[in-house]
Amino acid sequence: MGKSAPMYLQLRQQLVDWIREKNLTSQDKLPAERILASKFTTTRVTLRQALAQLEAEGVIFRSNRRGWFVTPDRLSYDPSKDIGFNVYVQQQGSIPRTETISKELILAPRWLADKSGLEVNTPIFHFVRRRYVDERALLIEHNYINPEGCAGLMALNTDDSLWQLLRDQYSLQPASRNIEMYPQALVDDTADLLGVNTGSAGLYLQRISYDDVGRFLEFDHEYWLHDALKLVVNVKG
Amino acid sequence: MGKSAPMYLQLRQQLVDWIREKNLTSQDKLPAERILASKFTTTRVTLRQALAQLEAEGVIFRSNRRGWFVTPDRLSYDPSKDIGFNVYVQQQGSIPRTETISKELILAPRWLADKSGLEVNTPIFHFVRRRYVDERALLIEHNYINPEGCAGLMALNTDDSLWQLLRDQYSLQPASRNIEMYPQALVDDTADLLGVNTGSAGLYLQRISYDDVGRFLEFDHEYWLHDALKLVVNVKG
DNA sequence: AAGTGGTCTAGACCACGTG
DNA sequence: ACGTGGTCTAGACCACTTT
Repeated sequence: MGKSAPMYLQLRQQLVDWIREKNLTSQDKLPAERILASKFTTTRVTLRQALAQLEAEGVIFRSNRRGWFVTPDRLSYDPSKDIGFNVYVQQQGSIPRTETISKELILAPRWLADKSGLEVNTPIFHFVRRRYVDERALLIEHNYINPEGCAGLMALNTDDSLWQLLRDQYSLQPASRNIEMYPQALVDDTADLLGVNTGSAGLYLQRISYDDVGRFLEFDHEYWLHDALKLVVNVKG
Repeated sequence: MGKSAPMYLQLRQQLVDWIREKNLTSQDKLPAERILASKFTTTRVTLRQALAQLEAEGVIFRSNRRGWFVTPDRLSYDPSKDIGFNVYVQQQGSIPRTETISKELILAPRWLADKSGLEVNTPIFHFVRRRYVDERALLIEHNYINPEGCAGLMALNTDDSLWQLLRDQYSLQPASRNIEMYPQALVDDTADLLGVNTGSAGLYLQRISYDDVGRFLEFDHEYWLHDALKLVVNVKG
């Protein structure tokens, strides 16, 4: 006799079955928690434990106070390529959208100077953008771009690929990149902008790009929903 | 007047302050939940919500039914290198350990054939290993290795670097790698082996390695604790 | 044997999103 | 305005770890 699984895990399975039975797919909404709790004869607390389990597994997601939805397929993403987010998304049959939240010229603080190799207080562009796939906000991106060689960038439309602009307008192109990434909870502003609770699971991704003579081009960091992304990298070693 | 943060977030901050004040560091144990709940004048449920928040942020972790502990620093890891886990860990001032959970010769199932390019039912080595840093189990690793060119591998001690064995004993060395990774909940056996609850946040990492003539060498996947790892990759583009 | 974390109940109020 | 998700209480029992 194996001991029986806890109720919330049984409930998890019932929910999976129910979702399949009802043929719910990408971005479909689940019924209200109170409805589900009574349908499966349990408490809201226990139901929410089962929902949280499925959220951790990436089966469903929630959007602040709006309810629970079925998670779309992960987006494949190769951070070593520079073909740009919008192209990527379209290649995978979905609709991308980018909002520029803010753009400004700042003076490099110490941490950015350390990362980039620039002097402290060097002028640098800072863009904050929010990116969607099929109208679900997936990530917040911060770009810090060396203005050297692309002085007019701030005046342009930055709702598409920055790399495309840099390449086509300024002939700037990355030749090497340093990439870091790790799971990290989404908190504060970032969580708010993505419409999730503070503490939601996320993925942090950071890129530092240099041109062919080793000059610093861009520092970028991105905060993704944990269930939105699959990273693919090919390396020679 | 901003609205005040929910109690569990205030509690989160109190816990952070308390941890600092008490000078708790890597792997130190927190007091029992009931003790903490009464110390901070709240319910166990609310306290656990605050603890879960800190767990998501990677500040503390739990080990099945043993309690809550302060999370060590993340391990930096470059999957494009093949210097091996044990060397990595030592370079970062910690003590590695590897347990071989199982090793067997299997016949490649369809999914592995698809991934590797081998025929279905080709014989292939399968190793399952559990790896520790400072006696905390951080990951479960599955290696599927092409026996061609390393027939005697199963008889050797696999508690150190497999790559080192392949290189030193068989002159096999990867020339290119395809890497995939994404956040994924730890469930079932994997969660059990790592001593965490099913549904705990984790990181999935997969590598396919080929030699210099494009021959399949190894398929490997790894399930890491979400707070254990920082990935670093350098790419030319 | 005692204590702990894991699970669960049956309520409640509030703030926010939606209609 | 209403319904919803987010938060919170004050208990309880069980299974497992530790003493």
